Amino acid sequence: MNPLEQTLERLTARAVDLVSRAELEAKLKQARPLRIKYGADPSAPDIHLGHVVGLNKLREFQDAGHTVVFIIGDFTGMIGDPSGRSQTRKPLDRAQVAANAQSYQQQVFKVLDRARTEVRFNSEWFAPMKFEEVIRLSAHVTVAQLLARDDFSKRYAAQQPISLVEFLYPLIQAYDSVMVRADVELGGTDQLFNLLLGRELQKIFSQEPQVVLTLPLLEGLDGVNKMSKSLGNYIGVNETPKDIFGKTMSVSDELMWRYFSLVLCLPEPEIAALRQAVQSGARHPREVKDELGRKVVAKFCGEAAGVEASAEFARVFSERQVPTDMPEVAVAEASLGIIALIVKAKLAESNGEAKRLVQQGAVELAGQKCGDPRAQVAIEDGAVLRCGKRGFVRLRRV
RNA sequence: GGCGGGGUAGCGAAGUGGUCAAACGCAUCAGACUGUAAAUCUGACGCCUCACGGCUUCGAAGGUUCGACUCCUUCCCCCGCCA
Repeated sequence: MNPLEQTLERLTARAVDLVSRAELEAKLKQARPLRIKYGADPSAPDIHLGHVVGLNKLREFQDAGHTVVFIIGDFTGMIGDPSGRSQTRKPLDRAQVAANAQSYQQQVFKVLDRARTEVRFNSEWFAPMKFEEVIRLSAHVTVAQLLARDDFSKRYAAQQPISLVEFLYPLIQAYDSVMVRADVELGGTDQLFNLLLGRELQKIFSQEPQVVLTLPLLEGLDGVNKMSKSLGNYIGVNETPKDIFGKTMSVSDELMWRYFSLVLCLPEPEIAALRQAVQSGARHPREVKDELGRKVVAKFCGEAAGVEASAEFARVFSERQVPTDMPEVAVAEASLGIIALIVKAKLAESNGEAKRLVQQGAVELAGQKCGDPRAQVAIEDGAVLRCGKRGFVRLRRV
């Protein structure tokens, strides 16, 4: 393989759709930094591993010398966007958008190379746009074209609502491509239609159409749905090492290979080898997943944090010992009902819930199991109250 | 403007006068087991109460009734179709 082929190979790894390989090759041959576009929605400022799938790919482009154009959709964010899930995203005000954009960048640069990233806000071109121009722009797209998009046609057929804003949205995104003169645009497979529309619009504006590359959608912690904030099945890059590790360990054995591939970018042959090792019994799945967890933590928080999170996890869950760090709760009383104590420690939201935990045998105080909801317990300074697998609190007499 | 459908617990969704704090599924939580916050199994899952029991919930407000999520009135909101 010559160097160009190698690059092409690397840049298209893990891709689902590629339109088109020949065009990408031609662009790479131009031997200039290509402009790789990536759009972000500032209404949900938590970057999670689902986003990382795309960010990883962007980083690979950067490492090959190309420029990432990171577009923050502040303009659209302020309008609000009814998403495909028929949930309406709330419009944000200026200050929120600015704060979210800031937070976005802080997180994104855990993966991207800042020096090769151009950050743009789409209000730059949309805010001054006249309505007349909007109409002109929309004249380039037909309803039939839009209905070709899978989720639109399904919803239309099912007599589900589709707002006009949603129809406009692909157009808005496509126009971004025109404005930044994108050479390549990346997105999840669910973005294919929008990305392709970018090509159409660029042609209308006499630009060379962008290459479109889609990546798989990473399944979230439930193992079924794609990782998303609204479903709460995500691992955020800004979470603590402890949580990143713990959540990674809760990924099912079956799914963990996807994480090796899409989050860690481990090459396919290596994944196959790991899989084989597990299948043959040479390696234990728990141990392999532990390695995954360490590496995921290391990617966002550093090597040492990964090792530590792993050790802490083993201590708490395998050996059933108390964690090294836990929140402290100040208690003035010399003794309290166990229920009241649990609620005070915020380990349960209501007395009923606390009682249930006690009755289910989930509660331990200073290593002593406590199964009687009526028990009065003495408060000793430094004693550890445990509720279930994950709830720990250290008591402080004051 | 006309016609129709709908608003029930975190979500989805039953329920059409009492046996409804409300089926079922998902999510969540706990226990057992383990290899782990995998898988599987069991249980819990409005609030107060050790408990008996009580209290507040089914878009909102009124009304009918011994009794309403269920019937009536008005209002608010959402959706589709036809104009």
